[in-house]
Amino acid sequence: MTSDNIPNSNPVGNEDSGDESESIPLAQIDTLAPTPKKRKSTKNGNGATKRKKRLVIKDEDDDEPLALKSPVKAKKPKTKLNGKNGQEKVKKETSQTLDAQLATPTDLIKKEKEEEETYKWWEAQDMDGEQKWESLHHNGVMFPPEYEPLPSHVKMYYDGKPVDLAPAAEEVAGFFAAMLETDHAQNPVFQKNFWNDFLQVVKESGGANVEMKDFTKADFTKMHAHFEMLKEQKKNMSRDEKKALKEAKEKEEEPYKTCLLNGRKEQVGNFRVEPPGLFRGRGAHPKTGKLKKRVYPEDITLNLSKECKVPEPPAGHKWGEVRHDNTVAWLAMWKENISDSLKYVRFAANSSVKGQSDFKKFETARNLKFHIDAIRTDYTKLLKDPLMQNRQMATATYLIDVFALRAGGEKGDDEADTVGCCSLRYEHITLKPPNQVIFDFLGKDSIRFYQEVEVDKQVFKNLRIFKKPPKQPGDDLFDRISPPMLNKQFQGYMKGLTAKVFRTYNASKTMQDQIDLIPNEGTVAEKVVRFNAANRTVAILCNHQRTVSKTHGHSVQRIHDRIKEMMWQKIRTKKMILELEPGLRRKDPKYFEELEDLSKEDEQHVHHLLLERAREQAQRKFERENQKLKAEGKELLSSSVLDEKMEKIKEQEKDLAEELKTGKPVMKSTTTVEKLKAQVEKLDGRIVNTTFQLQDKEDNSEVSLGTSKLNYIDPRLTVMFSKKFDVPIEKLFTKTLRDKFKWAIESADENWRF
DNA sequence: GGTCTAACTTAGTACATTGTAA
DNA sequence: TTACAATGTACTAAGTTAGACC
Repeated sequence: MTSDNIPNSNPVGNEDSGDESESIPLAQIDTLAPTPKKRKSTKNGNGATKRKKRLVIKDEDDDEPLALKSPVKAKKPKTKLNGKNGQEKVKKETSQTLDAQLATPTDLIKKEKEEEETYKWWEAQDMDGEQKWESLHHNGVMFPPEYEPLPSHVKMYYDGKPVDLAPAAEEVAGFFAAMLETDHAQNPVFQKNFWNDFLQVVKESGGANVEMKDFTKADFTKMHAHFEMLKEQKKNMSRDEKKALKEAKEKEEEPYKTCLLNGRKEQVGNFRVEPPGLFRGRGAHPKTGKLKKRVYPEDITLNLSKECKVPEPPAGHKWGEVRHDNTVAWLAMWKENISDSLKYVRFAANSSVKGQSDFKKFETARNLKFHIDAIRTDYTKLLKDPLMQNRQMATATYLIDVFALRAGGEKGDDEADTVGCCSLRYEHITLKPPNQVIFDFLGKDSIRFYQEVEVDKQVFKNLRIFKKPPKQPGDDLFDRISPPMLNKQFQGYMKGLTAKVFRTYNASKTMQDQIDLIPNEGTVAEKVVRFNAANRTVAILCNHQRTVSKTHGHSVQRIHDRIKEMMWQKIRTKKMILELEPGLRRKDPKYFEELEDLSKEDEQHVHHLLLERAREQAQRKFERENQKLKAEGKELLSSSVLDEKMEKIKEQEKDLAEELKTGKPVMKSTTTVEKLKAQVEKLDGRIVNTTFQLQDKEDNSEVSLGTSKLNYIDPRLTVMFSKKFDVPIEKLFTKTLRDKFKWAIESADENWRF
């Protein structure tokens, strides 16, 4: 028995029991550090275990129909006979007969499609637990095309010499060549892993004419150039060619796109088998760059109804296995070679199966609101528990609840070193008395989590205990607990409660609170901006980041320039007003206050931009017109036409220079003060809008709103917002999201609350 | 209790499509 | 109409969780 299992046998009698030195016997503190949790390293053991007793029936050894265990009946879509639904049905039928008289066959097919899609599982109320489907028919998976060798003149070079490779090796070289300009290809780990695997394939495929050892002597530029050329060619294809290509693609994927789930047509998500390539691990992944091998039908396990005809595997091949397991929600599966994990082909996000589990997820999170107060009270109490393990549990729960940390399971040495709550180490937090904590660690996807926060006093004390010597950098902060233990405790609080539910709950709760703060006024655009701001609060809570786009700086600069230009125009217009009516300045000094706001440099900068743009435009227009003339076989414009234009711009330049000197704008004689004032007003509006847009862009540059919208914010909140604030749902959900969240769109009203 | 791993959700990025300013 | 930026979608890596088994 370790000492931390002994209840506080030596209480210093302090009621407060707050301070670490008081509440925990020394002996207990001393034993904190040992029992380092073993780092899991992926083993390739043969302990093939079955997860649960399932209705797994393999083709070969089972002649008993599945029906004996679970009767398979093609379930009819349930439609309520009364009320809204019944009416709807009648209406549809009449409209269909009408349509049928007029419609073309394709229209009919479309109509049929719509009919198929109208199954409303959320009104059927039969969301069973264990069983995922009653019948499942599909056509298998789509394989990537076979490798086609490059033209003989396109080669990689080694030490200056062209290398002849077997197709299998050439393919791998090509993977790297295609990525030559990416960050991956500059990463030494990626290079090393690629090179090792590549040499292996070279060896296995019969070697090459040149002996290769040193990566730095390998030259993939010719191959790279070839791929770039192909890309360019594709881009330059005519409209018709592109269309034909697209049609061919659609025809090819048609059979795999959908399946029959309980007799209804539903979409399949990732029906394409992942093509071979180089593994693009995120962050400092030790295996990044390794060869992801081609997947063959023999590697694939299909899952479908017993009575479904097994799809034909590609010629000359066989399926690895065929299963009929209706307790799982996948259609096909294979094992990938990088880390021996499984990959699944699943239903699409808009399918009933996915919809139901999404619905369940949000209902569980929603249910947490009835328990959260008790839970918080409980873990606050446990923060002072004499048992070290309980203190760790309580402290971890606090971090998960308050800072939306993930559970943080153990990771192996062959994965990137990232952490979550339970796997936080000594070096990931810095403590600054009295109660400040600085978190700095890499979380999921190696995204940095950096936050300086104030925490509960007792949490601070506990964290200090968890860092006490002999603990040192590299040691686990929470060395007595693990995600399964946390989850077990959570189940005691509430059925279905796990660490991740806190994230969903807090995200949706935050969204609800934020929406409550939005005033129901203004234009649709303004309301959308407010909605996005609320969305952003959630994204920040969940630490959803994105890399700043390469063009971000550039586009920000452009917006700045645009604002400056509008400012200049506005000031210039006001100056014109004064030219017409100098007396106005005394009448309304405030209106003319900003006349001096723009510095000479700024003004000059704007002039420069203006003239540059004019020149570019003239040049482009000239070129375009000549191109057109050339295509029509007519005589080209002489360069004097362009010169003339440039001359005019030069004159304009002179005018502007003069204007800069005198401060007096050149103006049309026909204008009036009223017209000018209207212009100023218009410009003001545009300036405000653009400034707003700029702010939004800056705020969003590193925050990704999509992930929280897709996974964390209860879609019924968005629907509620849409209805209550009269903002079309199309402004808040893209087409895909509207499909995925159809259940929410049709079930929530303007009064719905999380 | 710990380990293994199947099966699922969550995540950022690469690429395709659409929108918009010129 | 074009070129480029913004937006949307597909892809697949990387998490969490739970059951089996020791």
